[in-house]
Amino acid sequence: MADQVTVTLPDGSQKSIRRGTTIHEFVKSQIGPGLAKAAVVARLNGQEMDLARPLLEDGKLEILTDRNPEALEVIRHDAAHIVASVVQRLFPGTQVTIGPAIEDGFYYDFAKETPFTPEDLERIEAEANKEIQKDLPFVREEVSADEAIALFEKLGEKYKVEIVKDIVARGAKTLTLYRHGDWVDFCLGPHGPSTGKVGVIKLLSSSGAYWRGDSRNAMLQRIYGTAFFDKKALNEYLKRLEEAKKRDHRRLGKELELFQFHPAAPGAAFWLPRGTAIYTVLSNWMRKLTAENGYQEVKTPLMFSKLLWEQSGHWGKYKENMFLVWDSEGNEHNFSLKPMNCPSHHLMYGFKKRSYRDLPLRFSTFDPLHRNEATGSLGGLTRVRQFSQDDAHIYAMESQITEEAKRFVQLLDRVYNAVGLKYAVKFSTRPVQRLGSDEMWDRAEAALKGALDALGLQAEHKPGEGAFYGPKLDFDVSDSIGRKWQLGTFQVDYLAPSPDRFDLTYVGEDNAEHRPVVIHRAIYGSFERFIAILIEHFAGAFPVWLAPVQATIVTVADRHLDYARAMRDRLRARGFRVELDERNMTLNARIREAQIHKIPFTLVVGDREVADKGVSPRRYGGEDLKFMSAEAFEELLAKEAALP
RNA sequence: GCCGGUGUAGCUCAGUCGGUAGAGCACUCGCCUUGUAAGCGAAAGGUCGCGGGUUCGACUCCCGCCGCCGGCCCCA
Repeated sequence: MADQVTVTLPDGSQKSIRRGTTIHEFVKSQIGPGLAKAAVVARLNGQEMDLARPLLEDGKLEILTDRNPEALEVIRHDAAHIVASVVQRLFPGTQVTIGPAIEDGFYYDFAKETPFTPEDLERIEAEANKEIQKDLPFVREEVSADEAIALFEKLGEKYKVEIVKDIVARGAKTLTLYRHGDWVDFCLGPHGPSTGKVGVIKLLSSSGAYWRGDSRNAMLQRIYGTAFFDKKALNEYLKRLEEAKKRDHRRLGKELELFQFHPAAPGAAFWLPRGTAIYTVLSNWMRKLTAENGYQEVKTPLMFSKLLWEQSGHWGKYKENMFLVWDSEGNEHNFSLKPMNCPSHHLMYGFKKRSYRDLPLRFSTFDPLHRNEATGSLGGLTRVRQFSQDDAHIYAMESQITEEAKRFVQLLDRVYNAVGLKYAVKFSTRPVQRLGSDEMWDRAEAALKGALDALGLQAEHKPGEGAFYGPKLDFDVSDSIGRKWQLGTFQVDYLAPSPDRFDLTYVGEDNAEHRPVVIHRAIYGSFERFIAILIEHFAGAFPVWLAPVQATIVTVADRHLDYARAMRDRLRARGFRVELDERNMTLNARIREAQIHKIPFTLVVGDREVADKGVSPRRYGGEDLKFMSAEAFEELLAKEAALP
């Protein structure tokens, strides 16, 4: 019948109802009032929409409740609207811009002369939660572009007018407004049925944010917040944040005495003995892995003449980020510290005539780099001014890209798996502004895609995000509070070998000169960022092979010290990182100390151990391994200290 | 670089109304000689981030700078 629509529910059952019935009515009458009450938003034929929308055609219907993560996103967007309405009431003259739901919450950007103070946030939060109590319905309204523009012009909302005009220019036909109470916003939706569905709103912070993310634009005032269906879930979230703070690498770096910063060198770490131990283990491990994979380690100068940067193109594009060298009289020299290794590797490639038999040629290096990052962006080890990449450049024939990409990803996967890091792959392809022919981009992208497919690896496609000189793969890992950091990268570069740049060639089988492609790649990304992630990942309790101190010896009484010293020296001679706590404290206090420093093994030695030539090891966390001979412990340690 | 917050002993933090600062832990010393997460006691430790200003007097109020933290931009 023409005036009936057939709705298919997730369990496969079908129900017919009069065309034009709202989803909410349908659920209430055909499924049950319980679900109707719990419903937040619907998904009809895969598209989320308000419960108040009418059913106009046959379709598959899902009802999302507070059990669905998608519904949580919807109420966070509701919360953004509520906060915006409260802000405009409390701060007349403030204009609204955008306010999306984001991972773990939402934000809203306002055009306001003065920033929000912490006290402002408290007031806004209190008022926003009152709006929830009022249980105001969210009402959707379709309007024409002219109506929308007229409305927001009347309200003095210049940013909204701009947004509407933009969306119209992009071809949108129906525009939607959402109202709750007497407040209105231009918004695609969907929203929950009413403000009451938002259980609780918590505002977390405020900050400046550029309009449309462009530093040439006006600075807006952003409020970050989150919302949950109930207070319990909010408290759990806040608790999780607290826990995450305990894993923060800056905090653990200090507590475990791994590294430190000093105002004398902002953005450049002092690696303390224990942090250096980790750094060294990681570099030795990577040396081993790269050597096995046909890389050759090289070292190149730290400082180069401007001539090199002009040739590489950095002088034009990257000068702002480079540290230039001056003398004591204040004269600028034509030198700068290197921010990247590639140009010097390219020079090295060009030192002699290369044959196709030499390719792929892989130069790896751990040289320190310096980049003059904006002061406001520095932070911990994840964003620094001096760092070392586990960098390498592969000079290859174009036909070798897929194979090199495969080998690289396999190696990266092995490294990340060994430390238990989960990673997400991004595949960035040709940007609007790019170099080279479309055919070249077709080949390069197909080569990377081929490698991903061959490995069965899922990657998020990022069209337009490739470098202007070639496509790339990026490998992201999250830190303890969920911020994503790029670590590994694999970038194809067609520009560097060109005659305009380094004019790199090889002699082919045909005895003619050809151009190689260059691949820039890193697995750790930088030691600094990788170690930061590892600290948070392990919460400072490193596996034995990575632990800065693998075992610490504590004696029961002073009379056992000679035995303990001999034990320490023997273990050290075998290459283990072992310490002896000779301090005048009780046994318990020294064990506690070892636990706080998260040392994998604490070796207790007393009369019994001296008499029977052994140790009583305790693992970090408290497991007592009981007495074992010195040889048995050395064997255990050797096994767990082996590189993965 | 931009917006906001913040800076007190090695660390974590108190410090009222403007009257030149205090705790716990750590460090040092002494006693204790310990069997699996803090033994007891004593002493010592500060240009209150730096530089100006206001004031009889500034950790405290004002201005500038620097560092750090949360964001924006950018990025390994």
